[in-house]
Amino acid sequence: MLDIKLIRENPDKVKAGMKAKEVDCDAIVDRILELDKQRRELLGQTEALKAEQNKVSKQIPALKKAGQDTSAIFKEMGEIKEKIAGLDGQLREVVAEYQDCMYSLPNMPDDDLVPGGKENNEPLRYFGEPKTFDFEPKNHVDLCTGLGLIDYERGVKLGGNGFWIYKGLGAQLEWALLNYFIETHLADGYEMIMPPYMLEYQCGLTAGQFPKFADEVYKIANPTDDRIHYMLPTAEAALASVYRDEILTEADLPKKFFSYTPCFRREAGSYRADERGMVRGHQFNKVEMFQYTLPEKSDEAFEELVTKAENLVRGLGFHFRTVKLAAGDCSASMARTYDIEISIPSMNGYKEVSSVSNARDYQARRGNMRVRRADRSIQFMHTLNGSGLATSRVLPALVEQNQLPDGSIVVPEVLRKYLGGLEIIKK
RNA sequence: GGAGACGUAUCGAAGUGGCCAUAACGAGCUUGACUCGAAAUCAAGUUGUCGGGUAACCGGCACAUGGGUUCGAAUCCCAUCGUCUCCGCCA
Repeated sequence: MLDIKLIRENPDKVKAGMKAKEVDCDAIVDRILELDKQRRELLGQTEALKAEQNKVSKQIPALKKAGQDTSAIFKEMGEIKEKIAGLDGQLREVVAEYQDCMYSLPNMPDDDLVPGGKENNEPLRYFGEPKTFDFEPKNHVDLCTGLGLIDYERGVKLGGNGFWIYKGLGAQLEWALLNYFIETHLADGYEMIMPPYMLEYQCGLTAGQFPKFADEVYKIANPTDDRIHYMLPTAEAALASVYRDEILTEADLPKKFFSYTPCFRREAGSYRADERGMVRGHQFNKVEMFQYTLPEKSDEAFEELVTKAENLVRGLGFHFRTVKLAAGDCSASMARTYDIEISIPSMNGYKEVSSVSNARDYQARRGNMRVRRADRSIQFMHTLNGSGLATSRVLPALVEQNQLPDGSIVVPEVLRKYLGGLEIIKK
């Protein structure tokens, strides 16, 4: 959520920011200004009436005690009450629409971002060397199936299209990756969080996924009551609500969290041919990093998270790059995002394995998460998140980049200790 | 699933229709006094939010949440959420 003061005082700047993100919000911004004006007018009127009501009703006990006739006052109070009820009703409607508009307005992009979409993304740096093969490399689906690491067909039998089974060494390799990520974050002083996997609506609203992406997540309804939960699409949805409606003290920050969770996404629509296998499933494993910081510290935290994600990928020995996203490719809630993209040979290009973002105070406003500063003033915190990492792109890259001519796979050095020292996965 | 109790500031807690909401009382925290220093003691300060105002300040709202009754609700009624206790059931 944006600061209403910014919208009020600088609507053109907000409109321009949204245009840089390639969303046209002119109508919403204008509507917000209108509703804000109505809201304040109605507030002024009701509050004046309420002040009158309070004043008069305070006099009633004294009048009664003195034995005076209060029926005229009662009549007058009745009229005030009706007026207040009418205005309150109007106010409620205005506020409801105002809030809907405020929640649906995306975050402002940072000033230094290039406007426009994906095509304007800017690779910042490359790591390692592109992998070349002196044989015809196989794709990860054939490699994993050939080695019995993943069972796509039986996965579909269990969960339908978009699910698979990690089997044997495949499951162990997946778990080894997660262990490697977790150990690294622990060593870096991040606190491990295991959140619920089913969340209430407010979590999605705070993180900024709702209302826009409410259709992209799984909705769990109960047979006997009407409470609804949502399967988390990313641990961010949980981590961003940990301090919802709380005021922390300056000394509490930063909070550095990470979580391993499965992530559940409907991914409605058909797969593209180049997204076979485990690149876009309904359930995937991800370790998510999250930070709550003081406003002036979030840039620093952002760099830390990017570096952490890069180090994880580097530790696996991959060729990859870090890309600064153009304004329009950043998600709605985020002021800036860097993607870490790994090369997956069969897909002729780079695929995102981590996305690190700074939401600044956008999520904090939605979730009312604040910090009391040393001078006792109160501010919204900043929130940041980043994958560290999602395995669904790492494992395909791993098997493809590390394949040998006979279809075996070299296990990256850092993972061997989790696999009993295994160096090569062979048939 | 059944029965009961409870939800007030940082914490404990008082308040059962107007005299109780910057909230009694107790504790904590901050500052000051005393002290060589600490403890103890004493004094002062310690909720958030919205609207108006350059400001000092003025006004509204908030006693879990949402409704209702009433001129007036922390207090009475209803619903929801949460916590606790006992019983039942159960991976």
